[in-house]
Order: sequence, then C-alpha cells, then structure tokens
Amino acid sequence: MAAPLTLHPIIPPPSLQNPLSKTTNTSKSSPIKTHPSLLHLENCNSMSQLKQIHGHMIRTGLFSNVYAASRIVAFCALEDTGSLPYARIVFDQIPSPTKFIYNTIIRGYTNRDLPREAVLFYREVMEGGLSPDNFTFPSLFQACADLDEGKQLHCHVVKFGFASDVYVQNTLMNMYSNRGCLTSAKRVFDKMSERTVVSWATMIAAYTNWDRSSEALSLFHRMQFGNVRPNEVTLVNVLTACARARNLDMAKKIHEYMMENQMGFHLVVVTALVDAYCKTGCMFLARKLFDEMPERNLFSWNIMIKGYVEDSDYKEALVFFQEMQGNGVKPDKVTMTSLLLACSHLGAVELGKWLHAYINKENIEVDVALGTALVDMYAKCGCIESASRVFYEMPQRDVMSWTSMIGGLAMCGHAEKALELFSEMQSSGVKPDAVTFVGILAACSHAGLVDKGCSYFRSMSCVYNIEPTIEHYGCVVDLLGRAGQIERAEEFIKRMPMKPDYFVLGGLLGACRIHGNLEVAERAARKLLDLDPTNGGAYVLLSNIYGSVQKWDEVKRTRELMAERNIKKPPGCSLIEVDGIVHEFVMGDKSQPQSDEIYLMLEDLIHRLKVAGYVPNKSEVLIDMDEEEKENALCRHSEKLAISYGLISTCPGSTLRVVKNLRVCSDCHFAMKLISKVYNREIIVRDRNRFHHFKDGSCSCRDFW
DNA sequence: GGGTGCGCTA
Repeated sequence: MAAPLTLHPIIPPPSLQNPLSKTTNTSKSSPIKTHPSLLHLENCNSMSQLKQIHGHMIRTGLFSNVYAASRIVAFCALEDTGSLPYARIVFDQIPSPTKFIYNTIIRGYTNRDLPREAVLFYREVMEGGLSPDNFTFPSLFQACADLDEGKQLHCHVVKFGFASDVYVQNTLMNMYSNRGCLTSAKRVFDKMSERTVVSWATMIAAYTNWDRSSEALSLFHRMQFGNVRPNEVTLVNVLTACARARNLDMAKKIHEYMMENQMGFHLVVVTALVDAYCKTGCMFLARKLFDEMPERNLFSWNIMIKGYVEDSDYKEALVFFQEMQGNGVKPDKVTMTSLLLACSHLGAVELGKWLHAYINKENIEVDVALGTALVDMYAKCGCIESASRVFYEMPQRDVMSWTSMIGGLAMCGHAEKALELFSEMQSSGVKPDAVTFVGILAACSHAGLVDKGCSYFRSMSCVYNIEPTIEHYGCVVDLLGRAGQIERAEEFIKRMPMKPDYFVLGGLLGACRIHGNLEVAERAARKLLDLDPTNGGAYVLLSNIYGSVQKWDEVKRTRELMAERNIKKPPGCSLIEVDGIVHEFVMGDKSQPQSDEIYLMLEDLIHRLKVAGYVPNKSEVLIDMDEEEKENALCRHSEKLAISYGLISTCPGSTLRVVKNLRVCSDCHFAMKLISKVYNREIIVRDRNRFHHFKDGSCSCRDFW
C-alpha cells in the first residue's frame, strides 16, 4: 500500500547526505536493484566505465548504500575486465563492509590465481576485527599455501563454528588431499554427518591422486549403497580411477551406465572414458569412441595422441597429430610433449626440430615437462649438443630433466660429462632418483669405469636411500661383464636379493660373447632358458656365442631346439628418417616403393665394402642355410637396408641416423665403420643400448658394446 | 534485506 503523500520523508539533496549513513535515497517502491546506476553497472564492460559509475554513485550518495558498494566491488573483483587493486581501494572506502564484500574480494584473488593475496587479505580483514562466515572458507582453502596454513585455517573453521558446513568440509578434504595429507582428508570425510555427491566425488579423486585407485573404486560402490546418484563429475573421477588402476571392466560398466543415463554425450565424461580405454590398452575402443564424439576439445586430442605414444604406436600418434591440425585444433605444450616423445622413440630428429621450431613460432610455453621432452628428443636422436643447449636454457629443471641429460650423455659414450653433470645436479639441490642411477651406471658401463660404477651402486642405498631395483643390478652385471670380469658378474648375480630376469642374464651372456667365455655363457643360457623357454632372444644370444667360438654343432643344436619349440627370433627392425618421414625396414624388406633402387644400392655398397676389406661375419647367422645364403641374409639386415635407402635419398655428405630395436650385430657394426669411410658419411645408429657414431672408419663405442 | 562458496578429463 502506498504511503499517504503528506507523510513522505524529505530526502536531502545528494550533496547534503551523510556519506556514512546507511540509509538510502530510494523508497520501497523503487528497490535499489533497479537503481539506474546499478543497471548501468550490469552493462558495464570496462574499468573506465566502472570508474564513472563509481564516481557518480559517490556524488549521488548511492555509494553509501552497502549493497550498491558491494556491486562495485564484485565487478572489480570478479569480472574479467575488473581490477583487484581497485577493488581494494573501493573496499577501504566502505565504512562497514559486509562479509559478502570481503568474501567477494577473497574469491577474486583466488579466481585470478593470486593465492598469497587472498590469504593476506583475509588476515588483514580478521585483524581489523571482522569475522569470517561459511562462505569465506571455500575459496580460502583453494588459496592456502601449504598444510600448515591449511591447518590454521581449519582451526578458524572450528573456532567460528562452521565445521559442519558441507561446502566447508568438501573444500577442507580437497585441501588436505592436495597439500599432502590423505589421512586428514579421510578423517574429515568420515566425520561428515551428511555427504553430498560432491563429498563423494572429492574423496574418490583424493584416493585416485594418491595412487589408491582401488580404494577410490570401492568408495564409489559404497556411495551407490548410500543411494547417492552419481553425476557427470563423479563419473569423470571414477573413470580417472579406472584409468590409473588399469581397470577395463569397471570402465566398461561406467560406459554402459553412461549410455543408460543419457550421459553419453557429455564432453568431459566421454573424454575421461576415452582416456580410460587408452590407459587400459584398448586403443581400438578409444578411437571408436573418439570418432563418434559430437564435439571434442584439446584434452580429447591430447589424450588420443598420448594414448598412441604409450601404446608404442608412434607413427599413428604423428598421423593423428596431422588429423588434429586438419581439424583446425591448435596444439599446446601437452600435445608437443607427447609428440616429442614419439620422435625420441622413432629417432625422428627432423620432425623433432620442426616441432621445436613450431614451439618457438607459436610461443608455446616451454615448461619443465616440455623442456625435458626436447632434451630427451635431441639426446635420443644423437644430437647431444642441441640437447645440452636446450637443457641449459631451461629456467627450471627437475630430476627428470637432469636424468634425461645424464642418460643422453651416457648413451653417446660421454661418461665423464655425465658424471660431471651428476655432481652439478646435486650442487643445484636436485636429488637423484632411481632412474638417474640407471643413467649413471650406464655411463660407467660404456666407459669401462668399473670401480666408479660399483661405488655409485653402493652409494644408492647407503647415501641416497634408494633401493636398487633389478634394472640397477642389470647395469652392474653389464658393467662388470663388459670389462671382462665375467666371474665377478656371475657371482654378483648369485648374491642378488631377487631372481635375475632376462635382461640381467642377457647382459651376462652378451659379455660372454664379447670375451668368449663359453663356460659361464652356457650356465647363464641354461638359467635364461629355464626362466623363459619361449624367449627367442635367449636362443639367439646363446647361438651367437657358440658361433663366436666356432662351435658350429652347438649353433646347429640351439637352432634345432628353437625350431622344435617353434620359437621365432625377435625380428630386427630399423628406422630411418628422410625429409621428416620415418621409414621402417625389417630384414629382407621389399615393401618399399623404391625397393628396386634400394637393392641396387645395397649390391653396389657390398661390392665397394668388399674392395675396402669387408668380409661378412657369418658367425651370428642363425638360420640353417649354406654359406652363400648366409651372406645374403647378412647383407639384407634391416640396418643395411635402411642405410642403403638413406644413401640414395639424401645429399652426399649428410649424416645418416638409424634407430634399431635390437643391439646392432657385429657384422653390421663392422660394415657401418667401412661405409662411413667409403661413402664419407657420418652414421649415427641408436641400438637398444647406446649410440654408435660412425665416422671415418671407426665407431664412438670403440667396438665395445 | 539483497547477492556469494565445493568436486572434473591430457
């Protein structure tokens, strides 16, 4: 009902209003929300407009209305075009700010990723005599720096009586989990009298992030018993747990649930499902789902690319990247990191360089992960100088960056430099991990530094508190074996705290081949065949040793055993990159379009090598065939085919780079040395162990591999 | 008095 006209209050002109007064110049029939200044504020989209409105509000006295003032603060603190410093100035002009107003500023700091400012502002306000409410804490917990600060804020929660607010509890759990204390997170969860779907999702994510995915999944079951319906976020978290736990069955169940509950088109959920299929090794299902997605984002593409890389399908990862570009999707640092990893495996340095240039051109941020991927790519492609350059340009380096560089130097045979870097790493305050020591031991092994290597191995547990794994034991066996200390290596294996595996015994066998120790070789081979009678590599190693000491009967017997047991030799495969395209060769390969030219080149090559003194070394040929056939087989080894292709398709004098999946055989090694001289080419071959840099008739490994 | 806060995929 309208008030009688005669009783209307007299409103003073704005200039006479007391700025501290909380009364407003609006009547009940004109609520403040529809005041023209506030309507202006609704459409405001810049700070200069905001300042005009603010000034006008001060002049008209509207600013003394705390609601109006709060709208000004909210714009400055929360809008993209706002300004937090200005919000602070406005805040200081408000005589009695409400909790809403300072909560808004705290949230503004948190949203803009200014956590320090958020907490400092909170402290300042509290010291000014104000008190928090239940809305204050969620953004504060997001902003808090560490566990200590989080605990202090938790005390405030209790002190001010908000410990049973569900929002506060949910963010509290998240804070504890993210700041390193899963136990406290669980304690909060267990104490909750009412749990929302968010509470469950938060705890499921916490378990997953702490690598306790199976507990995450059982929590999901418990949630369903409690009649809480999962929503999209719940499913995303559960799928992440499935991915980490490699639980394909569960992922499939969630997939069914999604289809039954009309969640099959939710972008994030489907993307999480694609990831779960990738991680459980079902690239086919992942691809099918991806292809059927009505919309995709960068996450979806990155997940597929990473999926292919982790599935060791590097070429498909690169093909997929082309498809991504064809779809007009711009890659980011995550995409680049996965692609560089693919290049590392393929030895595709040209492509790797292209990616590096792309990163620079597109100003993609080189974070620690991407920088490390670049170092690793250059190092694994044998470009140790480029690797080193990128490494030293990195503003930040973590243990993986140092480890990549150390491992790269080790693979190239630069043992001294690798060890120097190891001490440099420690001076810079980065602690080595188990992988670092694999690099260190490999460096010692390739350089024949037996005592140093053994001393590093001992220091692992007593100085660095790192328990050596079977891989480290394998490195030491390799180290001793290569240096000719075969008996010591055998003794070392006997005293290992775990059963030797294929790589440990294979290392010993390899050493026996180099040093012609038949007695130990036979014992090692027997153990190796007991361990895994189907492993073709073990038979090949044994047969090679018999061959190296001209025990042809034994070679024959090993070969017959293989045939009897229907065991195939692991296929050798070589990759060579020409003009950014990776070509793959297997022995006797004729699948290349230029096959005829390649074989003509090969014939010429063998002829010229023979003139230069090449005699085919048939001792490592396993197949039952006559001498001429053996020679033919040797000449068609994948690395020789790859080199022939390289010779006909690159400019004279340019470096040839080959990646081989197995160790390079003695015959090819000898041939490569001669090729480097006869054709005046540097040849860099990465085998499964190390780099061989052939130049001018000799190899960087000094025939020691 | 009004208007606020949480969990999600590489």
